[in-house]
Formats: sequence, C-alpha cells, structure tokens
Amino acid sequence: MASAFHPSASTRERMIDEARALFAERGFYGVSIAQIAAELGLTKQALLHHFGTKERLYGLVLEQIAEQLISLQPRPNSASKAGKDAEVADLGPAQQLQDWLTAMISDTPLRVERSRLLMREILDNQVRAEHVGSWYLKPFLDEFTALLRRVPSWSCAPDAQLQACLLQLLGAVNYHAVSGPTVRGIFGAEAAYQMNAVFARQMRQMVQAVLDAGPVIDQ
Amino acid sequence: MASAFHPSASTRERMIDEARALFAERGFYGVSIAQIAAELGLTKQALLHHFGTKERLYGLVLEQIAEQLISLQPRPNSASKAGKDAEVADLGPAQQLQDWLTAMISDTPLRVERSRLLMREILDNQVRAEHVGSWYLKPFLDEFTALLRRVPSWSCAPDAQLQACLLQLLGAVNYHAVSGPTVRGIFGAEAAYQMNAVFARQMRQMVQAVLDAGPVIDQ
DNA sequence: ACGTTGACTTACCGATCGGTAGGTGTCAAG
DNA sequence: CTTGACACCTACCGATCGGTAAGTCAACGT
Repeated sequence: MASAFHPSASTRERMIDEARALFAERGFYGVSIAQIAAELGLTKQALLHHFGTKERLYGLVLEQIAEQLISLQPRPNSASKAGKDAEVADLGPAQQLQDWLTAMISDTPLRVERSRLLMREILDNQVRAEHVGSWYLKPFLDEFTALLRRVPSWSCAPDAQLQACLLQLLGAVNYHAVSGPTVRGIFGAEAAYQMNAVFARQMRQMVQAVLDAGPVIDQ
Repeated sequence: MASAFHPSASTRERMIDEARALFAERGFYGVSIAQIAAELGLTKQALLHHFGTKERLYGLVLEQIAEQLISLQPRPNSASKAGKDAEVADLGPAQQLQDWLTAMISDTPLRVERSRLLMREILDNQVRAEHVGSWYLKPFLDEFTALLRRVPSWSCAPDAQLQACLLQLLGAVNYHAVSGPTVRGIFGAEAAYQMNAVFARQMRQMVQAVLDAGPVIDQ
C-alpha cells in the first residue's frame, strides 16, 4: 500500500475543495457536477466515479466543514498536555465561546466559503432534508451547545434557548462574511474594506451583549 | 376598460405570489418556471407570456419585497396628517429603527418568505449581478441608512459604517425567520416553538446593544 | 359582422441536467 | 506475462431546463 505516492487521494481532495468553492458561490442547484469537473480539467464522470452522486459529494463537503468548525474550538478536553491547555481550561466557557466565534471570522477565503455554505445549508435544508436522512452539521451544533451550557448564567436554561441563542450568534457571525462580497459589489471595494475593519469589533460587542444578557426567563 | 372584472391582474398577482413562495423556499436555481406554473394550474408559457424571462419574474418579486419592507417603516415624512404622525415624528430615530426592525419579525408566513428571499439574494447577488444591471434591494437599504444617520451618535459616522451596522442588524433579524423551519426540522416543533418565543426579545436586546454602542471610532 | 387585443395553449427547440454502461490506460502484485 | 484494481474516459440515456413559434379562444371596440 504505497498510496502515499499515489495522486488519487490528492485528486479527491482537489475535487472536494473545488466543490466547496463552487457550492459556496452558487449553491447546490446553481452548480452542476460537470462545471465542478471542468474547473479541475476533468469530466463529470470522474466526480461520479469518486462520489457516486452529486448529493454525496455535497454531503462530504459539509461534513468536512463541520469538522473544521469543531476543530476551531479552543480545546480544554485533552487537558493532559501541559501549561497551555491548562490555561485554556482556566478560561471561562463564556470566553471560550467568544474566542471560538472570533476564530470563525478570520477573513480567509476558506472562512468565507464556510460561512456561505453554512448559510445556504440552513436555507436549503428543509427542502433537501426530505431526500437526505440526517443533518450534516448537527455534530457541530451539538458541540457548540455543550459549551454554552457550561456558561454559568446559561446552565439552567432549556436546550431550546441555548440552541436559539447559538443559531442567532452563528447567524450574525456568518452573515458578516456572506454579505462581504455583495457589499463590495454594491458599494465598491473601498467601502467594503472599511466595513470589514469595523465588523470584527462590532460582532464581538454583539456576542458579549447577548451572552451577558443571559437566557430569557420563562414567564 | 372594465378590467376590474377581468381576472388577468389577479392572475399576475397570483403568479408573483407563487413565485415568491417557491423562490424563497428553494432559491432561484432550485425552482423552474414550469414548477411555478404547475402550482397555479398553468403552463410555463403563461408565465413567460407575462414576464418574458425567469429573471424578470424574479426581479419583480424582489422589487415588490423591497417596497413592502420600506412600507413597514414608521413614517414620519408625511407628517401633515395629525396626532399620530406627530407622535411618530417625536419618537427618536433610534426608536423608529428599533420599531422598524421589530416590525420585520412578526411571524407571518409572508415575513418568513421575505427574510428567506433577502438572505438568498445576498448570497446569490454577486453571481447573478453579472447578468443583471442593478440591485433590486438597494432602495430599501438606502432608506434604511438614512434613518440610522438621523440617530445622533451615528450621524457623523461614514456611510460604510452605517451600512455595515445595518447589514449586520438585518442579517441577525432575518436569520431568525430563516433558521426557524430548519430548527423545526432538526429539533422538533416543540423546541422551535419555545425558541420562537425567545427570539423576539433576544433580538431586541441585540439591536439595542448595537445601537447603543455607536460606531467604532476610526483609529 | 369584423378586427384587435390579450391570455393562454400545444408543439417544439437546442442545451444541459444527473446518472449509467462500457470501455481504455496505468500500475503494482503474483 | 497475466491479472485485477483503480482512475478516468467516451458515448449515451431520459428528463428537464429556459425560451421561441404559432397558434386557439373569448372578450372587446368599431
């Protein structure tokens, strides 16, 4: 098994990368597998050979994203290491959550793609969920919920409130990256640049405000 | 011109209504004009007869939405009327903005459709903007910006900051309606119901926090 | 009675969709 | 040298896409 030399794994990755870029830009129905393949200098049958169906390719893209988002979390679990992990564990869960959300808005192209896909998936899910069994992004949201539950003022709130709060925060955070290119198109690059410089701090203020406010007391 | 009896105008409206519902649910590329027509008991050629192209139909849907969103604004302009308009004028622009955003989250099906379309348009715009001249929703955003500029603490901020702030707020507000059905699908109707009860107040807190914070000072 | 207009139809068009069938070429193991 | 696995190909499928052409049909003004 000298598959380390074999370029096949790398091709698979290139396929998923290109699929992610195009799905993010145009949406599931807005891209054909032939277009994805053409971008790679291949035919659509090469894609179908590796993934079987367009739906499965899309699913793999989303699963990869969920993993990436989870990996952005400041990790306190494997606290066996040493100093730095101990520090992370010492941070309050509220701060960890802040850091996690902040880590999501580093303005890399990859991050923009992730946000766009996240948003699109939430928009399209109810339609496509009828054809697909489970939701690709649920593991990520579950992990996220567990962290918020460790915030003292939120620990007693029902699950629904935690999820509502997190979806709201995620929406706000992702919306930034999503609206970026559109803003650039409408108002020009200069305005977009200024807005980008502002967004990060503004978003952090918002997250702080929501977390501080705590859950709404059920009347 | 006894077109009051003629059902044609009504048919046009029915077409736009159905188009809005389906575009909101599945996106521009996710629906065909034949599907829209089938839902109305017509053929796709009936739609093409009225609107020429799919793109134009979509554009009319968005223009109608922009008008509706603008009309949700508490109106201080035509302050010639009497008492109630005077009251509205007396409300600070910050409160007007709050009210406007709040008015957007009344949980009607129409409102959910509007939010979904708004979000989809922001996602798709950069792709489709290459084929279409201008942006259908710009009038709405302009009106919105003008109102924020009348808030004292924001009046001196550059346009870019106002637009950034508004896009952020709009995103948060609309995200609520958009994520609703997905949440319902994932966590069940009961959780979704609880979350819905929470969202309105949470959103208002967030808006308040962002408005109070004021623009970020350019360093 | 006649012509016009507008709503809506059937009948198409070429292009493209996702997916299947059946290859070809390469490479490594036996 | 053969065999099998794998990556990727051409060729093709039926369905559907947005859009065009040429009508049919009822209601209208004259």
